[in-house]
Amino acid sequence: MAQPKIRNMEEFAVVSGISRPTLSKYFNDPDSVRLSSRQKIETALKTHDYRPNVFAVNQNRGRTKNIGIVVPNLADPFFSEIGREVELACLKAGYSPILLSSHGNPSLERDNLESLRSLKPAGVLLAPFGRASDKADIRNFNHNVPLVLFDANVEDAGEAFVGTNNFQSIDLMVEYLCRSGEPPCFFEMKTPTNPNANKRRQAYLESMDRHGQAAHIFQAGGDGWNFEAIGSVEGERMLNQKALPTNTVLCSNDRLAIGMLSAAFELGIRVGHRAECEIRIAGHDDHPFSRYTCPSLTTIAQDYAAIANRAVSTLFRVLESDERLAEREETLFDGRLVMRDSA
Amino acid sequence: MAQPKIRNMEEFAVVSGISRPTLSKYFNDPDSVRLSSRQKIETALKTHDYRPNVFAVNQNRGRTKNIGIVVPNLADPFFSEIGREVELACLKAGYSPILLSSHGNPSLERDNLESLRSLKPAGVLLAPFGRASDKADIRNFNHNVPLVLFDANVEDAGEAFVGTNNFQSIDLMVEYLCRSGEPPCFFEMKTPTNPNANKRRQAYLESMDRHGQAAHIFQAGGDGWNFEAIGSVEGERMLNQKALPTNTVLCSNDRLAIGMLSAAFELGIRVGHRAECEIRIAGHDDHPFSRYTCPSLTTIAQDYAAIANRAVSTLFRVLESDERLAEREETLFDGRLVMRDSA
DNA sequence: GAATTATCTTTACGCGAGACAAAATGTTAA
DNA sequence: TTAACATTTTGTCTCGCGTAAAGATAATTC
Repeated sequence: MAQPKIRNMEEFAVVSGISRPTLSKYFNDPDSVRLSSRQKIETALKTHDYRPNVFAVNQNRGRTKNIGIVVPNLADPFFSEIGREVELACLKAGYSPILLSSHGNPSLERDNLESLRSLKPAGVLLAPFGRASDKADIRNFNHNVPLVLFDANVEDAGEAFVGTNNFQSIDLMVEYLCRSGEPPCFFEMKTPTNPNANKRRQAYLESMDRHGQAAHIFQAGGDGWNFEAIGSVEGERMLNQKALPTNTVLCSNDRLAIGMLSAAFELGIRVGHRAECEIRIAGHDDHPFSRYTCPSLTTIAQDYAAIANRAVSTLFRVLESDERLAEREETLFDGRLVMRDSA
Repeated sequence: MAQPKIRNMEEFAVVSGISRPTLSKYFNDPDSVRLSSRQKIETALKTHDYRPNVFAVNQNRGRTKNIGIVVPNLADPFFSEIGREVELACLKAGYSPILLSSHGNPSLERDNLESLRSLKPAGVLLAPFGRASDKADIRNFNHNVPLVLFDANVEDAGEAFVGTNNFQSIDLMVEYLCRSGEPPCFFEMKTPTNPNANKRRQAYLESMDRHGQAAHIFQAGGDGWNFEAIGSVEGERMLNQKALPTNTVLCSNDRLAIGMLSAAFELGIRVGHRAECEIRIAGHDDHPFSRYTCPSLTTIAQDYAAIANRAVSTLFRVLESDERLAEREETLFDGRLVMRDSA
């Protein structure tokens, strides 16, 4: 690192012996200049520590190398995990990911999109809350910025959607539960924040029907993201009142299941698939902590990595072709049954 | 919203009837212009939807309104929780938080600081990995940008540090455990990534000494952030080999404790403070899921909100005074004992 | 109502790059 | 060697806004 700090490309042009426009080309794409020039530049770079001013660069470019990533709630391990995958995939592709959490608040989602807009992102990856009211916003946003949805679908919004095939995954779980014991009841939130919850309920109903079993749905009241608390409170009530017509419960997601497991434990009810157990509890998502519940949670693993990578690669495909997709794409990955001890 | 989109301040000056320099003043500080002008501007704003170009603004200002927030791993609920608090506090103060996770990788921490540097942040809040090797980097970074550390301290780096008083919190737990049963052994990682772990071990030793009890430390091998897995594997070994000299274990953090709880469950060992239980397990941090472990985890709650708010307010104090603190500040908040069922 | 301020408008330049022209080199192939 | 092509240099314009100076208007004071 030399002493006199380089303040702009002009000065760096002097010390590197390369003209400014060529430098500009180099910083946009190192391969676009002659090898000898490139080497001269990179040599100078080693001793002079200069990098183009981000703000000046982006001022003149209509579009930046920023990729916005918006998730509804980073405090939920599902989203922090998938957010991580997405972020790393963007970095690997040479883009600058900007990860924003809406902290469980739909109005913050709008704010996030709004503030992203002023950052002129090349594209945005959005895991939406999925309320009907958002649809117009999202479509409107997509009008200016390439947008790929993941996790939760919003009809006809965004260039593409990538998520898990809830019908396959729930059917897989129902199939397994029916084969290995009594058919499952379904436990979910009464007013789910997430459209996947509705798909899963529907999938459960269809699957039970296909198996010739009677469906039983239990819904917990309560708002917000305290799924464990809700699962625990409502689970305790259900277990106490012996409301369940079968000894098996399929929870709409792992966090509800975790809450219910803790309720069962409190009540001294043994959970699991073994003979001495009184009830089986299964979840969905393969939450990072599901392996360490007591007993460990039988669940459906979503393919985080596949979803993240597909979402990112789809977005990049749109960016590189520089035009919208001819047709909106929907990609659903299969869930994988993870048999642990709870069911 | 009017039809002809406003492209820059010049055009907005025309439609609002206010000169461009005055508009510039307004957008920097709405109170700096005459009320009548302000009203004219805000009326025009309602019908014309214009906002200054972020990049152009920042190009001319040496410093931005960005606050960088760097945490070692967002997948760890502790950091996603405290990150959330910090982010919201920044928003409330009218700054733009930029939350970056180093994904458990110290070299990404350097990258994150590096990329923050080019965003000319007004200040940075950093929860460092805390390795000795980082110290120089961090100091060097702080040379240009106001920096407040939180969670993990690095000596003499940053304007200030805000965290939990591990000596108080561990002593509190040891005190409680000694009063209510057998004195605790201590369970931790052999090569902790976090300096707090070292403080906690030290605190345990001192506290046990003060209570006239013999200290027993058990260390688990293994690297990385899979604390539950490590706690589970090593916990199973300890429990199987009946290596523990007392029936009480204090884990260095909740995630280790969660792993150990699951191991105990697998082995059919009853955990808790009740008479029929064979072992007590306590943690530290009040991890969001600790309430839902089986049994629920007795632990120390760190005051997330207080730490976050103090870190943010300290940074803002530095920013507003526009000079470094006369003396480096260290603020430690007390932990709170959360008595649940596991100990 | 005149004098004094406070605020505004006009005008002009600067920031650090991207973009593009024309001219000047360098490289390659015949 | 030379024509043909590829790359670089030189020079100039642009982007959208911060900012300063000078003069013009308003608001405030007595």
